[in-house]
Amino acid sequence: MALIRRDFFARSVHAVAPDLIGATFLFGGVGGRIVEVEAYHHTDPAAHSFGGRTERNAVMFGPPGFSYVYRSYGIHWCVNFVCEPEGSASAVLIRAIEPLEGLAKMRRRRGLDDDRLLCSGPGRVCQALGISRVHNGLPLDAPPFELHRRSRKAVEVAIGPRIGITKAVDQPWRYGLKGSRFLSKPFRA
DNA sequence: TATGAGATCAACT
DNA sequence: GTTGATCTCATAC
Repeated sequence: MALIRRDFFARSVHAVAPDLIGATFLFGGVGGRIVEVEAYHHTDPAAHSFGGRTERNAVMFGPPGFSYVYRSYGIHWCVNFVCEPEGSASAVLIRAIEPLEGLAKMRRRRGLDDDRLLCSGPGRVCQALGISRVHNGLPLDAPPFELHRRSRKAVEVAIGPRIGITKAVDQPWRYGLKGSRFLSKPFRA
C-alpha cells in the first residue's frame, strides 16, 4: 500500500475528502479504513476557520498535511486533516473508520465489544485511537500517524449533507463509503 | 424507534 | 453567559 504524503492534501478539500474514503488510517498502529469524512472550507459558515484565525484553529491556517484536533461539546476530541495550499484554512473531518488494526486496544479504550460502534463517529474515532489535544498540529506523514492510499480498486462514494451543524446545513459535503456498516449514520439513497 | 437530558470546556459575544 | 463539526443513557411511544 502506498503511503500518503503531505502533497496529497495540497488540493481542494472537495477532491481530498472523497479520495480519503477507503484509505487506511493508523495512529500508533491502531485504526482501520476510513469510511466517512466531511469537508470544511474557510468560506463555509460551518467551518471553525470561517471567522478568521484564533488560537484554537491556528493549525488550519498552516500548511496542508497536518492534524487539527479540537474539543467538541466539552467532552470529545475530533481529528481533521488540513488541506489546500497554506492559508486557505480548509480541513477534512474524520467521522468514521472501519476498525481493522489493534481491535483489542480500541475495545478497551472504548469500553465496548461491538465493533460497529468502536469508531462510528468523530468523537469515537479519537477515543478508540487515543487521539487528544496533544496530537494537534502534527505532520500526517510521520509517526504516530500512518496513512495509506486505498488500493487501485474503485470504491463507491456516497455524498450527502453534513451532520450536527446548524449553518450551511444543505451543503452536500459529507462523503462516505457506500453501504458500509461502520458509518455514523446511513446515507439516504 | 424516537426524543431528551446530562456531561463539561473553550471560543466567542 | 451562550453555544457547539458529540455520545450515552434513560424514558416514552
